[in-house]
Amino acid sequence: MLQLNYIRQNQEEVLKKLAVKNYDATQILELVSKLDEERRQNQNEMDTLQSHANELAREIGALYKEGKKSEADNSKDKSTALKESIKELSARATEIESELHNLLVQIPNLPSEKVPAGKTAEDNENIHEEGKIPTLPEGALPHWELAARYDLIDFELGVKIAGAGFPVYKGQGARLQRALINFFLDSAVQFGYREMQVPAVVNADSGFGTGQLPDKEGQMYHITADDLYLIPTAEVPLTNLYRDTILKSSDLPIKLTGYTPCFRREAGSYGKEVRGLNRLHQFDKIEIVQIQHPDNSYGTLEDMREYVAGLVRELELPFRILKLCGGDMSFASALTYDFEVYSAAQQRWLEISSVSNFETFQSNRLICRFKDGDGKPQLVHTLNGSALALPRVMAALLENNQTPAGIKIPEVLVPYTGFEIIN
RNA sequence: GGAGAGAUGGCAGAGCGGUCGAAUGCGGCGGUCUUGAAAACCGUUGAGGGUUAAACCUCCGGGGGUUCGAAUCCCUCUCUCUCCGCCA
Repeated sequence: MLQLNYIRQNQEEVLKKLAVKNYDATQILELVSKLDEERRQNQNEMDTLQSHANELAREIGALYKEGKKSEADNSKDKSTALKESIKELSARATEIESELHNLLVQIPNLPSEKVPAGKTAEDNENIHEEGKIPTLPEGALPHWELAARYDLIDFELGVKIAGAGFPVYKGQGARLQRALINFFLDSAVQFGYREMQVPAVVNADSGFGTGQLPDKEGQMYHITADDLYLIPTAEVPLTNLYRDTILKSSDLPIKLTGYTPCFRREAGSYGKEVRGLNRLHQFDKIEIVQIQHPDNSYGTLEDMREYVAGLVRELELPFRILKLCGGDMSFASALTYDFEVYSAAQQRWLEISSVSNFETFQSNRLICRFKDGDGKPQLVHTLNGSALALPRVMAALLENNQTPAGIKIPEVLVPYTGFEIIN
């Protein structure tokens, strides 16, 4: 959510930047500034009346003490009249606040200046490519067939007990999952992220804080009986740990990591693009989150990008990094890097991580601030990234490492799996 | 699920319906002292709106009500805790 004051003082800039996201804010900004104007005027009137009322009440108190009952009664009538007016103004104030809120919540975050223009994923900027795309043996299989051949993942069993998109990992497949989780967590901790274990459900306030609500309500599983949401990513609980918080600048940066299952309804996804592990309703992910001083957040974003690159490198997977164009960026992000690995049997790039700086967009919703000396509290910057999401890593590992002898496990994972090859 | 208690500033914890944005303690910040630190002592220390700056207004879990006046009284919702029951 953008800050009202900022919008008021930088209308032109806001319009121009939102255009990079292909969002025409002309109309909504007009409405916002009109309401904001009314809000301040209304507030002013109300404050003046309230001030009078307070004064009267004090007088009446004093009169009673002196025993001047009739004078006091006289003032009471005046006070009652004031109260009526205040009530009307206050009702209007509530209306304005909520209209204003509803508008502000619809405006996407401003993209950073580094964001390239563009409309679709085609326009993303490929800023880095690394690793050798393997030449697969004759008759190489896509991961879903490998999963069946080696009995690693059972999609049908998942359908039986839950539904499509809820796979069952078996034996060495399950073990490989656990190896990845532990490897990712250990790495993050080694890089100074504090490991957290958080709930897999969140309340509506948390959903609002990171921007899932009200915008993406339909993407989350909603437990209506208790009004809780299954988390679509650990970003939500991890970042919300700092909702309604005032930090000291010396607390920054805060670096958190956590492993959680993630749940996404993925309404409207079908076809071969989503075969196998490509798109699931439940998957595992290790997330890294940082809460940072505004002056340092872009340096931090680069650190996080480097960190994620290091992970993929250690897994020996060919990958590329995309800087997302305005049109392909999420609602809440100011700058996003996507990581994609090459899945050799499917012959396509699969997104395995997304690293973003949200600047103050989330913190303004979370009301997460920091204080520098005796200055006013100011909003922090929040950042997060996947490090990493498991299913597509798994898909690429299986496909790229298939040999006639079996599937080779990357060296870095062997201490975690306890085996070097799946056969 | 049943019964009871509670929700106040970063934390702990007071608060006869007016002088309460709120005692006190801890913590934080600044200072004195010290070679430095600790201790001790002194001072200071919530947030939002509003204003050039003030004035002023709002906020004691959320919402509503009583009253000239509510942190204090009433209603309601939510949440937390304790005990019992069930249970990984």
